[in-house]
Amino acid sequence: MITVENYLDFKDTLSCGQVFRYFPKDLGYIVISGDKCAYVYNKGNKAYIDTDNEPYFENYFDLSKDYAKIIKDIALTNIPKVIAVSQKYSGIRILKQEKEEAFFSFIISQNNNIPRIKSIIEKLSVNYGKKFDFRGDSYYAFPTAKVLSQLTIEQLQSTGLGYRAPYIKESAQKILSGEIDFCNLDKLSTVDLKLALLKIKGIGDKVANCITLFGFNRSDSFPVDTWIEKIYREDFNGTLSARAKINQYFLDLFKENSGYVQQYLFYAKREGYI
DNA sequence: TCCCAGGGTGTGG
DNA sequence: CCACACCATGGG
Repeated sequence: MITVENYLDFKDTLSCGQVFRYFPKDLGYIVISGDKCAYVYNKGNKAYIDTDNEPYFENYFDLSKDYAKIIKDIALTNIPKVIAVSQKYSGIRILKQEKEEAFFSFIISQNNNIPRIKSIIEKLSVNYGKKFDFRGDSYYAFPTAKVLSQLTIEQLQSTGLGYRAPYIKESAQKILSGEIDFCNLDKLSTVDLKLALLKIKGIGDKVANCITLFGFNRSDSFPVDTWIEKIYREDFNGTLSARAKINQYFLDLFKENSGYVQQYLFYAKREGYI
């Protein structure tokens, strides 16, 4: 059992839109990452992680990072709303997800809503992922690129993927051929990594930023979706319309802390706090 | 029936 | 460079 004293609220961390493979259970949540599983819950002022893979989930929940420093650095921006959301949602951590799983998950996310994204990923996993057991129950890993590359468009669409099905199949084939290699991509700077991702069909600026942030743990990323556009207009008095420019505006403002600020703002807007 | 959802592609100006 | 139609799918 891992115990965490501070800066880890599972409800906020899991439901803030960065991850899709989790389910409420008893007091907390079941979290699946790759073929590994954890039961997590908050009690009192602490967070508990029950798993057979403690080193893996210590990394997954980014436990070695100093979130007090991040929030202190964010306060230096002197932007009241940004300071407020960083303190209100200080229990959010940016998870270090499996690269391939984050890659596919955020291709699926385009022009889609979170419940549907969860539903599609769940159907893909149950239908085509490896089954494994944890604490007496069965779960399914996110399907491998090899399996995804061999499915027909009709099989993929049966999970609700719609027009995104070819994006999944074609990118899975490129992973299998080695044309897309996550280890090599991880050696690139964030700017070059985004450029490399943008060459892949189905990945635009927003999805690329999600993959660099949630899959490659690059906090100098700031995904701009419909909610961030709304925040930009309503809370920053923004006038630009091109998403690429809005992205650059926030990156210039928050630099290495962009990804954290983005999650605080995004969740705060969805929760109606701002 | 239309609008929206953690958008992207392709085409035309 | 920008604008815009279109792309599946399901919920409101």
